[in-house]
Amino acid sequence: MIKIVENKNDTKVKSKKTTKQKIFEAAIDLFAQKGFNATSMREIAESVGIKKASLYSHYKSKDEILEKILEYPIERIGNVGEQNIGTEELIVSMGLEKFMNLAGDLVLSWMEDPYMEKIWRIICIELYHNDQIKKFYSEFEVISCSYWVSAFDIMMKHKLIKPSNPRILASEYLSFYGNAYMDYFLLNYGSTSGSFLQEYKDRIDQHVAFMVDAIKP
Amino acid sequence: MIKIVENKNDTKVKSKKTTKQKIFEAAIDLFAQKGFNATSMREIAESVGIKKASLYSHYKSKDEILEKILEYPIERIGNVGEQNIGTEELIVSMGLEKFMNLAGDLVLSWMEDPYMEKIWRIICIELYHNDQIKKFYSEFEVISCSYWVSAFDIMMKHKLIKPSNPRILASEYLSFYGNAYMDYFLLNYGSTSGSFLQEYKDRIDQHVAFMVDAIKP
DNA sequence: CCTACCGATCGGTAGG
DNA sequence: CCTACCGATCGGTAGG
Repeated sequence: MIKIVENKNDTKVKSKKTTKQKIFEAAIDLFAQKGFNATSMREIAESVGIKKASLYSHYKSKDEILEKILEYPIERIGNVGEQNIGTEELIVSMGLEKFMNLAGDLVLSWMEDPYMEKIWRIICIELYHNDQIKKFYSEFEVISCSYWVSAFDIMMKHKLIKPSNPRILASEYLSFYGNAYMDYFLLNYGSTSGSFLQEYKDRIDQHVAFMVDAIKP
Repeated sequence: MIKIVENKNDTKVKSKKTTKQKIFEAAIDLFAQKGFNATSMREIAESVGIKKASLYSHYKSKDEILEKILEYPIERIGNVGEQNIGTEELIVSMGLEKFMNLAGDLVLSWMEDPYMEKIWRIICIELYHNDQIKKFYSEFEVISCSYWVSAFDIMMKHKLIKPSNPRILASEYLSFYGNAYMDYFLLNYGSTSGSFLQEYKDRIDQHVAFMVDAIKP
């Protein structure tokens, strides 16, 4: 079942943050601005207002900070694969167009959390070099792809779309998002005051409309 | 007019390479393997068989080496914009399907040059951080996009495709390539013995077939 | 949470 | 094309 998960531990409304939380947030900000390798432990410490050596009382290493950052989206997004249960009923009850739009909105909702946009930026930036990040992204891609292959399969079974290859449809559907992410996070990030949501809402709607038109019976 | 440019100065068949050429090639290899920042001048020198200080007799700095590497695809690909002349005649004479396939093959032909695949890898890897590379890629994207917007515009004028928004069609058409490049060069590069061509030939054909089916009248 | 330090490595230069 | 060096910076640690 697709649902938008609420952020339970809303640490940001608390006025008193622990030093560990401050380090976590400073690291997200700096990694998103400059990348993981280009950010030094000194800079993180300065941003928090302590000395570099003190960081090691809270995190074993620079890599451990990244590790903890990457755990956030895993908890936040949850296992998309598990959401398969209920998809068939959802598709049948909503119909092609409504379902496609809902799914597009789900992708966007992941970005409403201010941490998530920064973490996606970190992922895009360091995708090439950091094995932790590579593994995370690869798994995310596999899960997304298999979800959509089965979704298109269901649609085909119920004759909501033309007969075709679900794998190709999933590739066509998801390529747009992959490309849009890379475009935004690698080329445009920081150059606009807006967010991914604001910048790409129209284009996502156009993409969904194009796909619906291309695959409807 | 779209045409496949031959590699004129085929430096690789020469048995005697200058040290400058050896440095150039060693740098391409290392940057493609590890990235620009992660490759040291020491490593380049070792790979050539000289000492680090000697590199500076041939190149002013590490940045200058990258600069020269990025000049290669500019000469190799040429200005795609200039090739606009003749596109209309080509489209009308070939028809939708043939033209779309030819264009897909052109993209692939850029990869047949062994330097080009490595240079694309360098571009993908360092896109986030290096302003030289960012500028190169952004310009490439703008040129590609405007070429395809005008191509779809021409097709529409001649009623070879359904009435729709050429800009959206260009985005849908090109997203696949952008995503495929990132996928191959960031996630799969080095893990297979094959090349981009070998790995993606089938998927490109499927993409072109999907697009043709989606936009034909 | 600090001061003070470690070895390693970086791009680049002086001078021959 | 070399040896020998430069200052800067890195992640991390000892010891309090």
